[in-house]
Amino acid sequence: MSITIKDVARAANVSVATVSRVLNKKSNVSDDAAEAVNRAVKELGYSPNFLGRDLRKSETRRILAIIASTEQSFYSEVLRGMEEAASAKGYDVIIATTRDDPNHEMHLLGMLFSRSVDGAVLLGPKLDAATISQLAENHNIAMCLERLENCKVLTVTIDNVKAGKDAVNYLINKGRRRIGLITTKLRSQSSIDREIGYRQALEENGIPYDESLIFYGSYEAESGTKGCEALMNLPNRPDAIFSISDMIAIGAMNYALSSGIDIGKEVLFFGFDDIQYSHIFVPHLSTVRQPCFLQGKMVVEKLIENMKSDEPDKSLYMLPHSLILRETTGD
Amino acid sequence: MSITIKDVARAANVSVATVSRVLNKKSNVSDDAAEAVNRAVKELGYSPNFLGRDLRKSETRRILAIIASTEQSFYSEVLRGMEEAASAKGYDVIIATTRDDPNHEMHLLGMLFSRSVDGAVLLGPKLDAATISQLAENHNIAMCLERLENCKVLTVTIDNVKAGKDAVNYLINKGRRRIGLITTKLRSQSSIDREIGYRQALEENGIPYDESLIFYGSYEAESGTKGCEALMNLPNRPDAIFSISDMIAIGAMNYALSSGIDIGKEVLFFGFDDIQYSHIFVPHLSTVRQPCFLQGKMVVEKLIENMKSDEPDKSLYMLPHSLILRETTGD
DNA sequence: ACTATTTGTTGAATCGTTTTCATTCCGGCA
DNA sequence: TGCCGGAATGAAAACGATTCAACAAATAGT
Repeated sequence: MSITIKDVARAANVSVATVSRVLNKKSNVSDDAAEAVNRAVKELGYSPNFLGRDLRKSETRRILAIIASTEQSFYSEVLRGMEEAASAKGYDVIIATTRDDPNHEMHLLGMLFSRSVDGAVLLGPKLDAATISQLAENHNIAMCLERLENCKVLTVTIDNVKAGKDAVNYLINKGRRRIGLITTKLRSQSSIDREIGYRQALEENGIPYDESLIFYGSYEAESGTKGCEALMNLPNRPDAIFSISDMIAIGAMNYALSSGIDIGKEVLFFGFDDIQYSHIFVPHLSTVRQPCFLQGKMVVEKLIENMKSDEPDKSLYMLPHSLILRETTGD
Repeated sequence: MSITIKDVARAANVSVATVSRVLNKKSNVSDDAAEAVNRAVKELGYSPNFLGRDLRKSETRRILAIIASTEQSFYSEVLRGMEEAASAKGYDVIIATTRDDPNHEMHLLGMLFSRSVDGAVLLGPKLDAATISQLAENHNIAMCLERLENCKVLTVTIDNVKAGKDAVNYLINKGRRRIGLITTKLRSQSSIDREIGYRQALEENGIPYDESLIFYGSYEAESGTKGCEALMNLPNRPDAIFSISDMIAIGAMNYALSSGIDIGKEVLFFGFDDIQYSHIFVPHLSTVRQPCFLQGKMVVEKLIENMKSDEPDKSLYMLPHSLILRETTGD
């Protein structure tokens, strides 16, 4: 059917071994033979079948990134970081989406079990800590952006507790005392951590925790709008709102704008993620920026190291975040 | 090293052939044997090595989607459609990004040449028509969302000329005569087609074509802002603006908002793509919606058909688009 | 001139599957 | 009893590469 290394060998009048050596730029091959092989390769339009190669070498030089969907443009930078690191070591990154379905996530991990990829990085997994820990015992798995409590697996993320605390502290330092929080009902660990940070900031500043100031919604912008409406109609309404994502914050500001609230003075807004729209949407949103590119780069570097080592590193790495201050906090 | 089919065979006291038959649910295997194999598989935690299987079967049941980056959340729906269709036929979709680099795009296509995937779909290719046509002669390639002039390859997209024309006609029917166009300097075919549609609409309505009403920028929102500024400072400024993407339109509206223009009355705005933000950003943007999911679904269905057929379908399919009318056109 | 070493090459083994082909076993039928 | 057919099984041949082990030829060293 298609051209194999045998055809090339025949055409170049050498053995398949020689062809292989030429193709892999190994030593011990005469110039004559090399040239003949190269000519044959070109003439026949040969391109090696990686299934054969990968089987023999037991490696594919491919890393699978598993994400929920490509909707969150947020992942984009992380993936770029992953590709950069992978590329530098001669690996390719391929992406697959879970559609928020743990079963499908497991199906995708099948590519790892079946040796179709050498390693996998989970960005916001749907599977639980126990399952992942167990899989990580025999396979090259890492997590990025999210950590999981009690999960023994290589993880690269940020300190979401501290990030939440930093954001809220900033609002407090701006003289705000009633700070609303818009978060999600179904929560990833990062959302939980950000909420913990929110509480810590209040506590450390002697501000009483008021349950009514917390709105639990979904990840959609619309949910932010609803949350803002609820909070703003409180008898004692907040003078600042911290949202656990920019998307939610933008939704929230939508309500504020439409009801004539003076954003940045009357009520301050703080988001999380620094997505592209956070500085397109007017007024520009103050937010927490994660080192996305760096997290992606680091997780792949560590993962590749793990693949060669026989006692893999399963630590939790937390990279530094930063506050981006814009109009919604009056900056 | 790891557990192979041989180990399972040994443990179950049968031959590898029988194990294979059980695993693939083939007939002609006794209940006893089947049970023994299944137990052994479970006990050993065996999972088949697909490199061996794929090599033997010469198929991977994997389709590669090649996109520029995951930044355009716009692709998300298309990919979902692709996955739906693939899944239905027992295929997986994996994604890889070109980083806007034609060389890297070619590198990714290497996965196709080296049989690491069974087919590839290009969403907005960086390679030229001639190259792609040639590759499509020997490989299972398809294009989606974008077409390429004189490119003999299976393509699923929309009629961007008509879509552009429809949008501009709508503005004309609203009584507008000076219609600005914000497009990109480096253009994909879809941008070109939308501009052609713009011109056709003017022509058919006897409106003279005015070069100064066209702004050539980039795909960023900022470029839309600049474009709008330029057009609005024209001596004879436009009363409507058609942008070739929502992103650009949102950038454009940013300028309009900040300079106190009454959007939807004084100046109408029309975008393209119907991205999520087009109805989050206020005022809500009128735009052209593509059948993203459907395009993805169709292209994979046709591609899989092509993979089995020996005279592949290389037609151009154009799916119907629709106009979404919101506040920016006064609806 | 003879042995060591290097260099270039090759045939064959290997990777882990699927699948073909042959074989065995067993029951049914004449 | 003898023959046939179908079901269950296993041995071995693929699939297409890499690489080990072996060897011939050439070069170098004494």
